[in-house]
Amino acid sequence: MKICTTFASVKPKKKILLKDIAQEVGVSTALVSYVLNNQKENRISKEVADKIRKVAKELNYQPNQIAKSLKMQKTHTIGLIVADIANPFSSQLARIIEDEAKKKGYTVIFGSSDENIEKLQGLINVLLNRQVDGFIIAAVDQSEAEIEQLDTNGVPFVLIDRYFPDKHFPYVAIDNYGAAFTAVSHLANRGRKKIGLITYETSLFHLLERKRGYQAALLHENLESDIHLVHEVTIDYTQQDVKQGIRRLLLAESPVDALLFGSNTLAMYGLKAIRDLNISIPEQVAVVTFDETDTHNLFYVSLTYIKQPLAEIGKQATEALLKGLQEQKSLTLQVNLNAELVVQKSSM
Amino acid sequence: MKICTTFASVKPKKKILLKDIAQEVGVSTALVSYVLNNQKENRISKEVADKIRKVAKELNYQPNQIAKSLKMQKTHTIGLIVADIANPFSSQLARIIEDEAKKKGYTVIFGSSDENIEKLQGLINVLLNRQVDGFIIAAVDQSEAEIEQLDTNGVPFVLIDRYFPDKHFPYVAIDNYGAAFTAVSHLANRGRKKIGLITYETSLFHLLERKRGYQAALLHENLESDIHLVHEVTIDYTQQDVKQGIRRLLLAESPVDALLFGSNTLAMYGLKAIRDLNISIPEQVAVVTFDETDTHNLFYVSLTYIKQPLAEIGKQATEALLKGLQEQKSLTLQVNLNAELVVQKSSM
DNA sequence: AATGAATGTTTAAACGATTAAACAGATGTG
DNA sequence: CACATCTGTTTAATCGTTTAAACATTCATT
Repeated sequence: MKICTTFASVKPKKKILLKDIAQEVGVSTALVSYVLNNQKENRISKEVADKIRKVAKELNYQPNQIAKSLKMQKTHTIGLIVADIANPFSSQLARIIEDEAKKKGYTVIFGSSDENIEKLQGLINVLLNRQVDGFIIAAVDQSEAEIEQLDTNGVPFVLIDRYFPDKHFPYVAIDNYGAAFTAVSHLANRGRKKIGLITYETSLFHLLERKRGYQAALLHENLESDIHLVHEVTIDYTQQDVKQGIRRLLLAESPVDALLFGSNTLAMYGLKAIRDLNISIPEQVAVVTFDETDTHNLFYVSLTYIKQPLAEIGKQATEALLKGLQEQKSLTLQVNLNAELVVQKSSM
Repeated sequence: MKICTTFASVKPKKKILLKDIAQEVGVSTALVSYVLNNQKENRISKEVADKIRKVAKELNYQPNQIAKSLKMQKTHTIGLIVADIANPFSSQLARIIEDEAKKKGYTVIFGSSDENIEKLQGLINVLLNRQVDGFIIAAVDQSEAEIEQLDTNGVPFVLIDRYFPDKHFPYVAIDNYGAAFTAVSHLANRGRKKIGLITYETSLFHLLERKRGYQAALLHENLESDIHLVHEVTIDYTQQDVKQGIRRLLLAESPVDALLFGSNTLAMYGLKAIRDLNISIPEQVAVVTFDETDTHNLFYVSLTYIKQPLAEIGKQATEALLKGLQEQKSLTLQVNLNAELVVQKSSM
């Protein structure tokens, strides 16, 4: 391990301002501003305009966006709040949103809430003080009031992934009920009789919908539907709670023969636990999970998963938000996209 | 799929300004500013100060950071440029940097370069115009001149992961030579005789170092070291190039019996290709890769990998940058941390 | 020639904070 | 009592832009 640290003095290069161009050309800063923003085109002499543009280019003028933001009351920045940027689900969305925003001249400030309401509040505050023009938010449990406040304060935002059914808040998400229903039906069609669910203990609507879809499918397939087939874990002790759930459901006297996981994280911990118990997938237990990873098909048994249309979610959310910003209208778009079940070996 | 879109008018709530507090209390904005920033404490009457603080709290005053930034010439924002935020390597670093920055009151704007020099330039420009106080950058191939320019312009930055050996640019990275050497030695110790390397065709120093370490270890172990054992892939056609490399190295008349992958992406594509060829790991070919994933040990064969100390990298880079910003000194810290070889089944 | 319109440019006030400098009144000092 | 010092507060400039309004010419029209 090599470490080397020294200090040196800085040589801050002078930034070119509007004033500098004005001076160089011999006009007022106003004129320079008009020209560079292509305003009052019919009033400004071509010669002067050309000269200004030429000098601006020569000096490599780059407008100070902070000053511009202050004056214009627009920062062309959006705040992205996800659960955890380190989770592939979030980071993939982040990438799509980044690209979509960039296309329209926006930049993205991000923050991770860790599913924690206080952190969410903190992040919203910080970003509001930085005058972001709007938000894209993956809401956390119990955050309805917080989001409501954004709404009543006229702050533009679009929710992703999670949403509130009784509210008019704009969101882009999937049809969680349908996705879970499909997944469970698939397991039933493969002859599975006793299907368990591992999900979070939460009041987040999208997860409740997944549970509802799971239960509806069991009913529809005339399969056992019992509260004990559902294992709910806490966010703070996810790994150990999942492990415990796996033991409870798979080491019972009549164990489940299939499992649906409510998220990629749950599945990851679940698979580890299952392997540690030397229980074979799919022979002893079939597995389906929500969310995709690049590497799902590299797993010791390739994993059947519910593929969310992340690109579509990110794009629609960003487009809607930016459109809302430009049109100065608060937008109420509520989209539930279809998710696709990708069948691999774990549920054969 | 449900879609529902309507529009409504916005009701922008009045933002509380310094002026409002001043008016309410009946003093000048200057005084309010002094009080809220805890300046001139010995000059300001306790009563007035208390009143100001009380009113500020009541009105829930939140200073406009844009205005503050303009005046102070500091945005308390850092620009993070990674190769691709959707890659777990980048997003894990991003998360660490986010947390570290937040601790010190900084926020992070991020961008993905896609290993592309033009995109890098574009991002740097955008972020500079937004007046970020400094950068944390994973440099791309051929970007030395670009970084050099940052340096000569006195823009504070710290490089991560990738760096330039002949320059004094501050960086935090790992000892790539040593890590590769260790990995290859490990393979040799397991009795592997013909060890291939799959890496990028690049002039990025950290990857050259990995190659150098690989070759040095072969020499040290008295193993065959041949240019044909190294397969270099292009960034634009990574997947197909890897596939081709796997075929070349494993379907040869005397195939390699071990492979080192230069990154997580390479390993991912490589493993897929290997499995498609029905070649067994580790029986026919042992595998080691750079970079970690949450799920490496869930792979169809758990993967031996070189674990980079991401937390340490992110922390040191952020701390150094922020320290540099505060001390107004351009900092020259060059750190190469040790990486750890995590041995799993793929190289047994 | 007088008036109005068109053309080209500048002035100056914002945006919302910070802060050096000025100011006014109280208090202390020789 | 004159002067300096201390205390508490305000004034006004500033950060780097934008932009309405004012200004000055020139040109066209009657």
